Amino acid sequence: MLDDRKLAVLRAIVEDYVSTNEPVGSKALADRHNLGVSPATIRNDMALLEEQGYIAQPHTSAGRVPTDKGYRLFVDRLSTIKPLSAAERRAIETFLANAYDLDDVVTRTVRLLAQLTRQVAVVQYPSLTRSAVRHVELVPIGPERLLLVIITNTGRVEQRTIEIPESVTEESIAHLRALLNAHLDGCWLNDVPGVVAEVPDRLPPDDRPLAATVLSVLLETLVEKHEEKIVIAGAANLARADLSQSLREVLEALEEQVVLMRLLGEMGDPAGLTVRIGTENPHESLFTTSVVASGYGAGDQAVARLGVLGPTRMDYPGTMGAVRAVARYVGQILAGS
Amino acid sequence: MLDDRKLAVLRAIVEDYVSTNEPVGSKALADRHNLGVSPATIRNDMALLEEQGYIAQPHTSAGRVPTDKGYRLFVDRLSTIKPLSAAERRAIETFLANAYDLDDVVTRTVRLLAQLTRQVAVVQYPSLTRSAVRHVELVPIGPERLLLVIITNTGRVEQRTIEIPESVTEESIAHLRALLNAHLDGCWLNDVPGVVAEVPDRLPPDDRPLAATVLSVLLETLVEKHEEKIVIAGAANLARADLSQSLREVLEALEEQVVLMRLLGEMGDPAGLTVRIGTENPHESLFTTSVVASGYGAGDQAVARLGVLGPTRMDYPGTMGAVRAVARYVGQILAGS
DNA sequence: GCTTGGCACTCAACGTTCTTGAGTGCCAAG
DNA sequence: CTTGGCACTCAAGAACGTTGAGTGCCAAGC
Repeated sequence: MLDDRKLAVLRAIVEDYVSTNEPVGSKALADRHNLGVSPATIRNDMALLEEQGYIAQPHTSAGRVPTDKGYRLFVDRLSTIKPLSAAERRAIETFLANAYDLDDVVTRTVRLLAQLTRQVAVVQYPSLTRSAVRHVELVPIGPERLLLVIITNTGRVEQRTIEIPESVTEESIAHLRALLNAHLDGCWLNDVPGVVAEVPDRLPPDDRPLAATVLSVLLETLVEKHEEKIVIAGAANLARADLSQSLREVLEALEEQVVLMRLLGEMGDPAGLTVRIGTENPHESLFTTSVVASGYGAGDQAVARLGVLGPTRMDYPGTMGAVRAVARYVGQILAGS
Repeated sequence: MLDDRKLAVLRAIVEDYVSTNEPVGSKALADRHNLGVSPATIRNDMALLEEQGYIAQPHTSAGRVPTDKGYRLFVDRLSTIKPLSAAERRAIETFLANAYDLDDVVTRTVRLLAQLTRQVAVVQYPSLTRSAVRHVELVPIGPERLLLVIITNTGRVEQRTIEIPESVTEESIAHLRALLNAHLDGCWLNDVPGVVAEVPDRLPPDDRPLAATVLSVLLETLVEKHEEKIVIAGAANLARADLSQSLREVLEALEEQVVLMRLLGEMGDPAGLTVRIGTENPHESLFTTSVVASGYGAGDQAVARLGVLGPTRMDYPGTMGAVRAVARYVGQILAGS
């Protein structure tokens, strides 16, 4: 159906359009890529590619522009992920290696990605469920308030305040703290609900109401309130890439946590690279944008996702290379801490 | 120099220009505001206002537009801060009251401000220096790693990982933890350096290297690494207000922590409202924008700042009202926790 | 049967010209 | 000091023509 030359033409169109941002015509193609055939032949091929929906003309007597379907074919079959240069790799390494904190790792990662790809970067915090409890702390911060702090082995720290009756003694709190740590230390977050259920029985009856309150908040924090945090950077890059849709719509979409979650969350292969092009996106405001995302995490299991968002007219091979490289390095950093 | 009528004309020009975004002419002014004089008279006044630099014409045969100096006069002498409607107050209250976390308070505040003012909101985390230590925790999270968690009375939680020699025992850590808490509990952050200096002397000599490491990180975290966190929201609102300068520059400036810090940090009156108009801003990219900011904090002492940024052509009375109201409510929330 | 040069055709982009009308400054009269 | 009158200016928009990149089709060539 599509012989090699037609695929080569499609590839050339995508590459030229991405770099010039202007519809590409048959003559320009023949000049810039040595396809070994004349413009007239290319025109015939282009007519066919258009008929099949891979490219389109903005108007008669203009050059061709790839469609979402065209980009899809390009990404799937016509391009190879471009590895980063040695210099870029080194830059990533040193930039990330100096992070001293989970927060810091995430912040640096998102900035790095934005700078590297010159697009909007999105990084999700490592998810809670795949990690284990390292420590639970209860700190009184006032007569009727308790601060619950949960520390996980991925270095994440969760905190919540809890309202308690004034009558609760320091002792009761210490008791509960010790018991919680004894039971939960090293416990996978998935298993926490089961383990925690037994705790109240081991306490003197007077302390059980307190335990119930604390445990419910704890469960809420770890399990239900799964509200994964997501950070973005490089929004300014959107302004450069003039999207056909109003920039505002895209910015608005990016400010909604829910949209961001779906953006990263619903991508297919959890470990490898996923690319979502134009109308493949879950939200209408993002129909003129593409997303390149990847899972990342300590060791080999993916614990969260990161990626970049840009105009559908983006440098896929380069972007995919950058995203993949950053995901790997962040994984290494996380595994090391 | 400027009689009452001329001031009234300036006020009318600012109001009209803000609401229409078009240069305002003498006839339109006479129609919409009943100033009791004819367009010709207004023209004379306008000529004078222009001569003094309060207004300008984009080109001959166009209406007048306020200059930065004009806005300044308007803000200082011609406008009164517009209080929020009862409904708006209630909305703020309920929206903020449901926050369960310092993070949550800040996040909700910044979103609220952005929505209320339809502009870009900026909120600085409550500063460390004005708060007191509530608790210090040391948690081993691996053979050669320690997690230092500092909890303050404003509910802020700081964390850092520390590399330690493998030889350190659980006991030494427990010792140090106890000592730190004994000395630092309730200690104002300003006083921490002095207090902390005495700690090593009270430990057995073997534990002093560990103590030194931990203390240096602790000091760094609290004092030197003053890196206040700032969050922003409502960047999409910038796209609506068409700034004469490229939107991109402004977005870029807003992504730089340093610029944001200066934006809020260098404002005059720490407690009250501050307005910075156009070229009064510290960064060239923000010369077409204005900032309305206020200090906020638990009780009466300001611990941090918040504000909004928008085009110089903004509704100052309304924005100032919203910023003031939000600052007050956040203060109440913080004082209550 | 594919490829190619030739050729007529299309149409967005751009430049030119003209018109319109909001807005101004100035002046002389009230 | 205020006001109506008046000539003047100039951005914005409409109308029109020109240009040129790009197309589709066809008949000739390999």
